[in-house]
Amino acid sequence: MNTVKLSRKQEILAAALRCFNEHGFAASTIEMIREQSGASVGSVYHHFGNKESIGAELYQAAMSDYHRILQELLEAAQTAEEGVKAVTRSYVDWVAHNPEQARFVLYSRGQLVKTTAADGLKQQTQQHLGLIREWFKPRILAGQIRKLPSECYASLVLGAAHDYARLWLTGRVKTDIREFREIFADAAWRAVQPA
Amino acid sequence: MNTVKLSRKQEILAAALRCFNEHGFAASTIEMIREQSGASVGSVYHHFGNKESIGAELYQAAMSDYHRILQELLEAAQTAEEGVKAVTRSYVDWVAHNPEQARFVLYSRGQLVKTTAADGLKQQTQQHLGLIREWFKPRILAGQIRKLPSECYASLVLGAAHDYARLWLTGRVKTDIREFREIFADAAWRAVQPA
Amino acid sequence: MNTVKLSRKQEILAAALRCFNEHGFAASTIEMIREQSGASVGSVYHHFGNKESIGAELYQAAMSDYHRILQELLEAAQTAEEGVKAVTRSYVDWVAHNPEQARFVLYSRGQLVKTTAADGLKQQTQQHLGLIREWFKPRILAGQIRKLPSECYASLVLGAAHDYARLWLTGRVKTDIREFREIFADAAWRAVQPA
Amino acid sequence: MNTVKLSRKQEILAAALRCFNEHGFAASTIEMIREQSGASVGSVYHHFGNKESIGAELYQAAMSDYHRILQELLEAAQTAEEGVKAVTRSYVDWVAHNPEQARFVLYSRGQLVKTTAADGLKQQTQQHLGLIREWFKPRILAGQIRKLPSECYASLVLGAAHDYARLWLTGRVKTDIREFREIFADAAWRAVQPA
DNA sequence: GATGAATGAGCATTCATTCAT
DNA sequence: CATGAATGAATGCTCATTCAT
Repeated sequence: MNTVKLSRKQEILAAALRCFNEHGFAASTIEMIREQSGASVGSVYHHFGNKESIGAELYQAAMSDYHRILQELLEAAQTAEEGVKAVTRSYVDWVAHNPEQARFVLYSRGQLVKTTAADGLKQQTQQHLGLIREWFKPRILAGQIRKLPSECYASLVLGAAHDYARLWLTGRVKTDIREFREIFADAAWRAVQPA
Repeated sequence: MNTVKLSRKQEILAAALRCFNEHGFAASTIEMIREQSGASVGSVYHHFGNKESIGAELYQAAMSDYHRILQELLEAAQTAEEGVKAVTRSYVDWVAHNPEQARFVLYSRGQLVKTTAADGLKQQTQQHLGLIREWFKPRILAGQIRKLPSECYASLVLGAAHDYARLWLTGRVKTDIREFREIFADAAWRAVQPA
Repeated sequence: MNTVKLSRKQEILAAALRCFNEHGFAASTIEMIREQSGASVGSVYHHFGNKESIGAELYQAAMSDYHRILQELLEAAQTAEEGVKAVTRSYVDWVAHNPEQARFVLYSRGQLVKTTAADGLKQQTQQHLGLIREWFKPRILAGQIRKLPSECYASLVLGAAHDYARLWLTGRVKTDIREFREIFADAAWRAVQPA
Repeated sequence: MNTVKLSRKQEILAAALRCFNEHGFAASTIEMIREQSGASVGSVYHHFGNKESIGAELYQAAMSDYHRILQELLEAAQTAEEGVKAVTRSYVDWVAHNPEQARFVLYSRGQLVKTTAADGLKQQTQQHLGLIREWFKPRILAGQIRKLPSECYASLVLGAAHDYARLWLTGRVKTDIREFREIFADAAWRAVQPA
């Protein structure tokens, strides 16, 4: 494994992720992070300035990973069906490969939002959503995907995987999400295929 | 409208719901609830004993409402398709009619769990899930519903509505969830119908 | 003496005054005030909300006392000379009778200024200064007091007493300021008398 | 003007003076000084050892300047009147030519005192006061200056200028202190002249 | 039932200072 | 001489909870 010496900053980020996932962002204290990371309080603040920024940096890194995976799969897709399934599969893959990051994103988003740091995140997200829309728009117009109100596509395609990820990441269901990869991809396509 | 005088206890519950939805459970203070409700700190504690219990009572009431709606619709259903759609429709209906309660349930569950009060909730939920399983089990065995691993049914049927509810209740999408009632019900049935 | 039971709030104010005078406003910690007053941290915040407000309340009370003394002496004055001397004497009297308050006002003003609470103080002060100007304006116009740029009157009349008060209240001189009451009053009059 | 390259140490001193005057000594952080000066934290400590020493060095330099000006004017004085006025005038001159230093001395003295570094300052000040006493003692004995308790001379002579300097340096009055140079000098003489 | 003063553990954050490079 | 990461004690403040009236 990769047990090479991490930089202090990386150690703090790793410790914070563990804490945030175990207790939630708000309930995690700097003292916890300090203890987990082996750093000092001062060092934490030297690198991040405040607790919020630690969360923001974790969030941004996680979303970048996710966006990268999605983009790769989506670019490889040829047909509308492949595209829709790529969206679902990439989400499942990301969750399965980065369960800690995914849990953090799913369960701490709400506590992060009302912040200055949120601006950067929003921009990143918007740009990402833009790319996805661009991919699907022509297919929808061409009738390869059912014409529906735009606001409901995301929930139809990702809702099931999203929902299961929440259950799985909190231990309320046991079966590895990967086992349902094709089931969710299938359901996504059924939900939006024409006729 | 119903502007009748509420009991002190009801006033506190109403105020707490407002606070929890605006700031989250953890970030809501007894002082906020006191101010919103017009009660005194002592009064809040007289009626509820601690903050946790306020959340628990709100949660239980919300879930009871939801369970009642679901049960009614489900009991009226005759075919497997009607049953599946009833699950989705009842969720949409509940969210649409009780947006505040729904938001609280969706966004404060995580902060409530690790508590003594959670036991009662769990029991209630288990009992409820039991009823649903009972309704569907024979239909699945009869092949009227696709045979799938049991843990993924919930996400397939409710995932989309669940996902959209989260978006809608936090203002990230604008279209009233009721407009998608049939779309989500349809998608649910497509996801689990045989063949 | 007056060892009657003071209200908690009064005890905290008294303790804070002692602390602020011994260590300065900024260097005084809530912990010090808590220890001196016998109250708890929570109690301090229950009554004042923040450290700043404790200072503001002390400041305002002190200035009110001073303004009252000055107004009394000034109202009793008949001639311009008596008026000028009344200003100086009332300052000396106030310092001598309320050395702790005076020290606080002299040495903590600077650390209090940049605050919201400062607004109330400013208003009070402006109103007070207005009254003094009203008393002197006609005398100056009548030639009973030397005509000088308006901004330098205060320093000419009160400068010496003000300066000595600083020295005395910090122990840099020993002689009781009362012994110089007439000397300073005389000097004040000499500084602004006509011809 | 003098925009020659300053030594690192001088840059730090200049930055510190700016910081101390803007926020006060206690509220100024090494980080602020570092940022203003362009130096590193380590560099600041290399040159000064601790924050206190920066203040001490600024204080000493400022007082040296003042003492020099006073001594020059006082040595040139022939009569008692000239001597008294020289004291006032030199103070006004110093404040007017070195407003930043003056402000620092007036407003940070209190926060510097309780230190080891204070010893050197005290000695310097005592020596300076000795010289002044020597100049005036014979004139007082000779009746050229009013016989008064020794502790009140300083306040009578410098009080007005001192007081106005405080107001002017904090912007509470606008008129340049130089415009009142003779008014304050006059008042000083009136306060202590015989008869 | 109602009130609000009192409590004190706990938290995010600051900052002077040290020290390895 | 310069750098900036690291340290940790200290601080102002919050908040759930208790309890006397």
